[in-house]
Amino acid sequence: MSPTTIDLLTLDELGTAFARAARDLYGLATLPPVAFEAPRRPEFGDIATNVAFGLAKAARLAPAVIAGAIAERALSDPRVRATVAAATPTAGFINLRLVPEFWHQALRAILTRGADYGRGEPQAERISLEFGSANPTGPLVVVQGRTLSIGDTLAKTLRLAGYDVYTEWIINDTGGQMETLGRSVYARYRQLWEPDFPFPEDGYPGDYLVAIAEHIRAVDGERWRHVPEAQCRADLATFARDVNVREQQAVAARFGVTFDRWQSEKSLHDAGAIEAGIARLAELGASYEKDGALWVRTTRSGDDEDRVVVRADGRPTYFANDVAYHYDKLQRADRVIDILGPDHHGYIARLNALADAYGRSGAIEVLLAQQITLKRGAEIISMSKRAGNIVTLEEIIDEVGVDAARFFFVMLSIDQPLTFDLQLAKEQSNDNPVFYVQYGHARIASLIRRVNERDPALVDEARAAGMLDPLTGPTELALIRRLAEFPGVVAGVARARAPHRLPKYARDIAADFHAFYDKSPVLPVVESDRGLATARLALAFATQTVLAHVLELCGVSAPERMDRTSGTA
RNA sequence: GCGGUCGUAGCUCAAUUGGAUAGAGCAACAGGCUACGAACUUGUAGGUUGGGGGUUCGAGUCCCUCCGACCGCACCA
Repeated sequence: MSPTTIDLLTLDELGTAFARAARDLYGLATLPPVAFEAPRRPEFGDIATNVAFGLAKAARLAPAVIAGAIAERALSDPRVRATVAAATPTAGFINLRLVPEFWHQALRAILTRGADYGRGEPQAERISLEFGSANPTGPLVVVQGRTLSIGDTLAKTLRLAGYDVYTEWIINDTGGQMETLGRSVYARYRQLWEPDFPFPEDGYPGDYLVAIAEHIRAVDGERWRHVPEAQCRADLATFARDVNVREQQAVAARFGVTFDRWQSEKSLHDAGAIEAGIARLAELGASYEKDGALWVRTTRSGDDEDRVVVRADGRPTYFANDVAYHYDKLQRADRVIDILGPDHHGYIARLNALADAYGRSGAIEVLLAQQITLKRGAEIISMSKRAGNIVTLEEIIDEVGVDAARFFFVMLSIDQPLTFDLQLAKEQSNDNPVFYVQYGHARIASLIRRVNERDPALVDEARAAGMLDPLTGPTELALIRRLAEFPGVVAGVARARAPHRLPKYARDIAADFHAFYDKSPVLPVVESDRGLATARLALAFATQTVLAHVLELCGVSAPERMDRTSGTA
């Protein structure tokens, strides 16, 4: 073992060294935060920090001057000099080129920690994350595909980052829409015998309710046929709700998403949660009576107008559900995150108002997923539940596959409206980024298989990460650098609630691996340079570990082989 | 009308939250396999970040104002 590896600093220690230098130079009371990021251009160096910019105003000096001074002072430490091959302050940034041994040490850490690599320190914060939620009146549609993908990936990444995350889905099974559902099902049921039986104006169109009506006929026969609607509507609605929820759960599961809790609003009602939440608001002086109704002072938190929670006749409004559910969640979690669809942005103010009222300002965080436009080639598919021409999530899965759909949905930033071209996703399946990434993983698996056939001992040696010094090529070091970003990527995704960075990161890993694969052969050098072959295979192992982990976070499979003929959707 | 979100390469999207010469993929063009899977790789081209003002060392990002797209604006859910 080379003695130089012992003297090297870790990335954290390096950051601390630069922070100390800044503190001492400018008489700061505390250490300034020093974060390293990849420089804009690779020729600038391996890592860079912009710490000088943050100090410029207070020090009344140009960032470039500060950067130069900090770099010089930090380099007076012999351990920093041992780790840093070159420091070049430019335009206020401090660019650092690190010695190859630093990267070998980073690679060794990946191989040692395996699937645990990238895990953050346990955080004290408990997070309730609600997403995907849909009305139990029909099948899941494309927007749920988006929120399910984003929510599941965010949940997994938050857990990896060290948070205690609890995922929830709310079933909207109270109020007028259940009544509408009941009337719609009743009409469909009657139409099985009387095709001219009138369908309600505001009923839910779509063939799925016909299927449910047929289902009821299969179970109950003509039992409801001569029962007045008013007497059986609620039963029919409940039956339809259960069928819909079961199907929603099945599709979500097929999509790779499960929840810690499926919360029925009706059961919240039955358990007295509405009364509890409302009573607490009253205690806190956040509500008042006017015209016989009970209002919540949401305008105090920026809402356009105060909101009614209980009508004059005593029936709770829909907002009462939000009150009950969020009061419940706030008691179970430090932070409540809701991922909502695009038509819910009016709720943000009133949800903030609830957090304020309960003395937990800022504890409710709303992530709004923007709209999705579906296209099939040049044709825009207008999806209107009213018109009944919906494209279900299940149809999208059937058409492009779970992996492609999830990768695509996670890939896009949540607050960007987007266009999803089904035709393109299907036709270009071979050029789809997800296949590119999966191919990278399969290629590594194949490489390991081939080396194992030739020389099983070498595979064991690579896995044990003995001598990594032979890794000196630019593409090799670039790949290690990329893999070493993983803990930072995880922390960043968790902090910024930005899961869309993961697919891009996966693509970057795959691209760096493919370049490495082209440049750094393993099998052909097994006899001529066994040490080099071993070190390269070790790098392939580490790549596989990180790549598989990123794909797992995205809900995408990491295949050992890919079959060209069946690889297309 | 009021409020909100958003306009980035031909197309689909990034830009780590105010930092370096705005980056990727697809599409286009030109190269690379008798070494491990060519579903790969190397390169070229493509931009007044919707328009115009402002704030400061520095703006795609912040403020104002137009233009355009979408979403909300119930004692519906």
